[in-house]
Amino acid sequence: MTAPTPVETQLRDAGLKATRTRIAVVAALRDLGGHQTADEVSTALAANDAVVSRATVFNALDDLTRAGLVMVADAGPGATRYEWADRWHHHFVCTSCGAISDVACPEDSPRCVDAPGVEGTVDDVQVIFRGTCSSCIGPGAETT
Amino acid sequence: MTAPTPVETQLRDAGLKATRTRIAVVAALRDLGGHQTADEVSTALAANDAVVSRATVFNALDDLTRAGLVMVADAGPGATRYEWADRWHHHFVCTSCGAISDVACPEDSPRCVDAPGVEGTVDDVQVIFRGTCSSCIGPGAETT
DNA sequence: GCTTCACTTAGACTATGTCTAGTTTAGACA
DNA sequence: TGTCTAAACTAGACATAGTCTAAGTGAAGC
Repeated sequence: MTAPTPVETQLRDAGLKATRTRIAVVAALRDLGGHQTADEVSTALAANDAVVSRATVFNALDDLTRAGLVMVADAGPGATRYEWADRWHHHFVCTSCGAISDVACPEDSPRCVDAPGVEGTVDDVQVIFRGTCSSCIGPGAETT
Repeated sequence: MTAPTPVETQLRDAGLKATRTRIAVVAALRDLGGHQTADEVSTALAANDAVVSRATVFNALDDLTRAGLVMVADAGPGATRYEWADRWHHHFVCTSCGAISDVACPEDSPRCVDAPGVEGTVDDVQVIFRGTCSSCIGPGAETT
């Protein structure tokens, strides 16, 4: 018997079972890095001999998000993108090429921006910066 | 011949034709208020005897967004929500009931939050506050 | 070892958004 | 005012994302 990994501990702390699938999903997101769709996660799992059904991937990502192990990277319409919740940060979306990059959160905290006049409790704040990334501005920029 | 409305002027300024459909879409969003899906806009147009195809609604909303007449209210997965771009603001999403409400932007500007370390140009910043709204906190709260 | 219940599965289903080719129309210009 | 052209609109097929359901599986508590 080996000691539980931090992922297993965090899952149990969130009242969830530390199943093979969930651990594999976290590992896949950590290994892949960046911002992956549910479909990309599913493909990565399959490549690691851990074939899981679509519904299970969605369920697992949803559970892991609530457990704080996975972050949703909102980038507008299209497939929802997930990433390993290493540290709290925001996102920059290039409106030209669609690339998503991380933007460091100065306070590394889900409550980094003040919410004036919100009637309710704020759990976290996601900031999305939209614009044109340096590679699209530079010479040979895509003009889609 | 009547003088062009502000909507018509803004469309032409953006290099777009001021068609009946586009004007009707803006009017529908303004009249409905709040955050509407493409489907809801389509239904509202149909109710006003302005039946348009789904593709046209998506095209029109896309064009109007680029013209600055319509704002996209990102609220995570699900249908994209649009609203009349009255003034720049952010959004509060209740994770319990899914309601979206506007949060005044202190600076009323698309560049209200600093983007530290972004490699590129930032055109606008959208802040999404997530939490529980007052009606879900209070007695008789929904527990969906 | 037994029991319970959360988790997983397959796949049908719904919702959302895109694409294409032909038709219509707004707006420029003579 | 009439004509022309490119942009906009249409219908509907298609693609993709996400949800739902019912039955099977297995982890964890007793």
